[in-house]
Amino acid sequence: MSRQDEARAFHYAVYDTVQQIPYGKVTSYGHIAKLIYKPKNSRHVGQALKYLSIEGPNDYPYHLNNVPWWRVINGAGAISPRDESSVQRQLQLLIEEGVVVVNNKVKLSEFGWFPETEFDDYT
DNA sequence: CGCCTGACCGTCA
DNA sequence: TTGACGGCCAGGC
Repeated sequence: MSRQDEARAFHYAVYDTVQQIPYGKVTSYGHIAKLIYKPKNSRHVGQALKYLSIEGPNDYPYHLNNVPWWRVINGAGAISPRDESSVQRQLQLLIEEGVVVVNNKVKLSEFGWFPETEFDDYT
């Protein structure tokens, strides 16, 4: 498996998990990382999402329109800073879904999606 | 092949 | 309750 393939597999796993976040809910990069059994790769979840805005390979089945990237924020409940326009777009999309954002922060106890990850017996 | 960066996180003062 | 600091490791050069 080439490095490219592994990268693609990782990205796909991220996108697939992000697609499972319910409408009107949000979760963190770290949680996504855990769900794909790579708890140390939280930063790469962000990289994967960033990749959505780039034009991928022809067979790339994921893109900005079929992956709810805006439902992923950081562990502090805030929209991770990057270029201004993207942050604004994300903020707007969240508000449209009814997610309350105060001081650029979401109350995770209310809108957070942290499903019980029953992989206790996973070793 | 090696070095730098980063849409992060947990820990600790 | 915050802010600084390491640690992490795939991606891009």
